[in-house]
Amino acid sequence: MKINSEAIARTALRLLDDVGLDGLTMRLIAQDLGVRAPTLYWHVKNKQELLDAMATLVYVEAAERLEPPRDGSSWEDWLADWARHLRQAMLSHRDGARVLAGTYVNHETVHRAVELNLRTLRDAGFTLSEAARGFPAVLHFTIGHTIEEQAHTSAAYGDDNPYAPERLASMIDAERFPLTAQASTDLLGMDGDAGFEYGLRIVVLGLRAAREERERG
Amino acid sequence: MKINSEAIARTALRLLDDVGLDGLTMRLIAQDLGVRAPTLYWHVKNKQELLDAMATLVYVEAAERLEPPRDGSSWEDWLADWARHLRQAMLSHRDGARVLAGTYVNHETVHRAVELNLRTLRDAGFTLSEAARGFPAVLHFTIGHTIEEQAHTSAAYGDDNPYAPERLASMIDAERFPLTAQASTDLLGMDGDAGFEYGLRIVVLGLRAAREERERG
DNA sequence: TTGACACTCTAACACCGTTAGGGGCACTCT
DNA sequence: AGAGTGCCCCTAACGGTGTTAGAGTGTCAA
Repeated sequence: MKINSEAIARTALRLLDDVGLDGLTMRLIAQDLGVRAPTLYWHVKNKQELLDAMATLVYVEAAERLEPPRDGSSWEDWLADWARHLRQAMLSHRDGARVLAGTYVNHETVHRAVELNLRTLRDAGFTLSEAARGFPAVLHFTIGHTIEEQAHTSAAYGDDNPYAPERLASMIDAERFPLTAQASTDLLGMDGDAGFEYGLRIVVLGLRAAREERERG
Repeated sequence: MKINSEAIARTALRLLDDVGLDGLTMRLIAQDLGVRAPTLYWHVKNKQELLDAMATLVYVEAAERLEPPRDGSSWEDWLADWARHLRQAMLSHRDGARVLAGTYVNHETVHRAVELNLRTLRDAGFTLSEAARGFPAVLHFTIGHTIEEQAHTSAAYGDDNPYAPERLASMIDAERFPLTAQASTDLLGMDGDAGFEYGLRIVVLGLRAAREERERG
């Protein structure tokens, strides 16, 4: 396989699943490509740029199949699906959320996704300004949730993951924090699909409520 | 000053503002404490544990002054204020969001904050389960937003911050992405207070809408 | 044939987190 | 008084990191 910056990023992304972000070294990536580490610097400025390229790949993976909502599907479903795709793209790589969070992604697919978000919301009755200021809330929630989710299930902790349910449950003092103890099942279930779906619904409902509030004046 | 794990974390947090997360080394922290790097390992198991301690300090900074809502103040305002405090605590340290995101925080103040969130929402008419599954959405949005915000204004980029407004504005093709171009002002203003407040309002409105939907059956 | 360019190499630098093991200092116990 | 026992800090060093300098190799064009 020809070596170029995208091939490097793709290899790095594959290795990421095995070794995690902290174990991902230039030497390892080079070895997997059948090459020595300094060679990578001919194709890539530095490691940060490589991480940006990896983030771009993940982002594109989520956004490339994005299409305008089909007739009959609501903007709520469309927006929620887009958030689900993004979360899935992050979850499908170890430490995917950490890679994506706060890295610079500049790719046509992203611009297309933004444009599509704006158009879909505007066509659904939102002001363009409402759309532009509103849809990032969905993304920010999705990123925040997935970062936390992936951190809790991280394999970085050895045998003693401090987020293990029984460990957390035994830690809270039911005398002083009765509601926390009582709701522990719900709180612990926050990671995973159910927790994400609940939060996603809240944000989408919030978008609708913000619009309705404006419409009422 | 006596050296213990908290003093180390406090020093590290102060140095963080000068050198950033990537520049924060054990040797530097030790030097600032008038000590050599291996000494730190007497007080702290490893660097990750130190980062966790720093995250705890930031989190506590936001949560320690948390009090039950005063009579006459709504749960909306109370919850929004709590999110604002958390964001401020992260913003008050360089890379603060990255430090906090996905690190293990186990401190009494945190438990108290959770309990207070649950109680406030339940007293306002939410089911305990609704409260437990709903308030994390606010936190996740806050973390996601602040990570992105802090990444965009990062000093890690030298003279050429790719997020510089004029740079971003000149990059989008107004022919193919007309709405994006038209809304560029709103999109660029997403970082900063205004963007955060708008998203925060959406999430809070969403919580209310979710409750009302349940009440209606 | 010569030159230029694209690409990879070896060697090395400065620095990182972390461990091993030794020493001094302040106590307590005999 | 002397011996022992932690506590706390040290020096030295290990194996690793990202990254640079500079020399080579092959390919293709003039």
